[in-house]
Amino acid sequence: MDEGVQVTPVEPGLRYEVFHTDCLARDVVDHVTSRWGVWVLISLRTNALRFYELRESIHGISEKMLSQTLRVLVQDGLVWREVEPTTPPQVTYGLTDFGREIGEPLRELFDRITTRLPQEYKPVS
Amino acid sequence: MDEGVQVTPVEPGLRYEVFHTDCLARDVVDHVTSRWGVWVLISLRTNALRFYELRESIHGISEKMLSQTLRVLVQDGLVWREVEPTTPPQVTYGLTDFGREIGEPLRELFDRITTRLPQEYKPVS
DNA sequence: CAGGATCCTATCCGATACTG
DNA sequence: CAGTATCGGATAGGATCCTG
Repeated sequence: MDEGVQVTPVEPGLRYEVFHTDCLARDVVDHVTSRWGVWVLISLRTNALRFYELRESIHGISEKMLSQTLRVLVQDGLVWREVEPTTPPQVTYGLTDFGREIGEPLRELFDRITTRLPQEYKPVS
Repeated sequence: MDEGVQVTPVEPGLRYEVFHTDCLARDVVDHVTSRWGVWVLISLRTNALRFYELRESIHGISEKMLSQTLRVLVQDGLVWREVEPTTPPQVTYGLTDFGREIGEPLRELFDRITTRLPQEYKPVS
């Protein structure tokens, strides 16, 4: 069981040790599930958004973290970035195929949590 | 569109502003997608595990973070905890219904990422 | 508008030591 | 075995200022 839990076989002989620290997939998972990555991906699920639209959609995010998060997601191939070199410049972000593929279960996760929780607020501390 | 993005209506008149900082659901999402929360939930998806089994399943986790993560997940109602008051004591952790409900899309997310990525390792900087 | 650069603080988290 | 307590370094992340 030790094996079954931490190893996902990809091909016979090839093993994907996602629970290992030096695994690429683990990095991507970490990025996707990062504090702000989740919300960026969910925000972009329906349509592409401008930078400031994202900032306003995601309550509490700072410009620094937004651009930082976006940069990582673009690097991972989850989000595309398009620059319109006008003045003022317009930059639009949207989900790639990979991003949409990832966003779906994320959205599902998100939905299951919200429908499950009552709308009461309690101090979590 | 501004509205549509950040508000998920639950009932007519009732709104669930998950993108807001003071939202309970947001806290749960944060816990689920926390650095170690993901791996704990995925590890427990098939069967319950003892503390040390979890520690050995999840490569790189410290005892401190494991117990801390577990405590939060138990509080959120995603994980149950059972103590067998023997010597030495045995503590077992498993997924509640809610936890299993959440673990599914998490598992899906995880699968889609691993199957998408080639088994090459690259330095992520 | 879309960010980069800087500074500074809160927290995360690992290491170590100790307990029932 | 299954933790808690404490310490200290690393990192995340907010605030502010600046630029094309």
